[in-house]
Amino acid sequence: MTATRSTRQRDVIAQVLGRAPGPLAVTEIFELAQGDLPGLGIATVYRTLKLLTGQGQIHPVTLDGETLYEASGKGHHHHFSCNHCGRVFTLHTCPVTLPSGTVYPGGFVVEAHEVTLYGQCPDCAGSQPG
Amino acid sequence: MTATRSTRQRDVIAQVLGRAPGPLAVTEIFELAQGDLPGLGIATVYRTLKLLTGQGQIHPVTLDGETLYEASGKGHHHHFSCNHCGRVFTLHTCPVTLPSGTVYPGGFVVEAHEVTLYGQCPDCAGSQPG
DNA sequence: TTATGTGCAAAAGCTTTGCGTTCTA
DNA sequence: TAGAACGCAAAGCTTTTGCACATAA
Repeated sequence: MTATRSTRQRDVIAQVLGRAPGPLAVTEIFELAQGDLPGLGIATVYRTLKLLTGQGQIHPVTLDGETLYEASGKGHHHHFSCNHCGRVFTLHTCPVTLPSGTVYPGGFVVEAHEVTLYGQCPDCAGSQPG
Repeated sequence: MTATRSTRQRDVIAQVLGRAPGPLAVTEIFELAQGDLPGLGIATVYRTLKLLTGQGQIHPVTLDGETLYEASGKGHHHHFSCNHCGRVFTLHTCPVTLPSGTVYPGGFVVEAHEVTLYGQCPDCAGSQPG
């Protein structure tokens, strides 16, 4: 079978995602991880992201055409993308109630949902009102 | 200034998007448009999609890591992605009520929202129940 | 006519893969 | 010490750009 080893690279990448306030782009993960582990290669980042995704430890989120990654196991949540600074935040409240099995008009059986809100994050809303 | 001409290529691409039941991938647009206009080049498709997007006639939707395009002006709507056949449909009902200006816990000012539902489309729900 | 738009092919980005070396277990 | 994982560089894709020719106005 396939043995999966624990390496410094994997730990660092998992930690970077674990302490992020929201999903991160591959480039961001790469740069942050290099801060903890100079010499890290981008190929390792891609390989590790794929591995961790396969293991369910993290998962991809596509926003505005970019693929971001975030740690799993943070419960049901959604995202807020700031139209001003571009940062993406994790929201722990959910604006919809759609139990699995809900049947939508037209006969669409809902199993899951994804919501993204766009607007001004607290920082941007405070500094440039109006 | 910049004059924008009407060409057969642009008409065909706009028509393809206009009659689609949901957003399409660049490759799909390319193939469908070639059916109407053999010889069409992929570069023209990309250029036209960018042009139409800039004009607001169409807009990109990113789903499952892929960038799809759909015609604008179809009113407020969302998408349903079938977990079985992979097709994406347009839904004309909205499961959330978030007037622009709604302030979310944490101080996030909501200006817009995007919802994607995942599950079984009518065709797939009917043919393989359980 | 003229300069916008097109197709082709080269270039540019991003992601994956091959391979010799390093390091976990 | 065996083979999983790494870093580097080459290869693959998708998207963009350069250019000469075609075409809308």
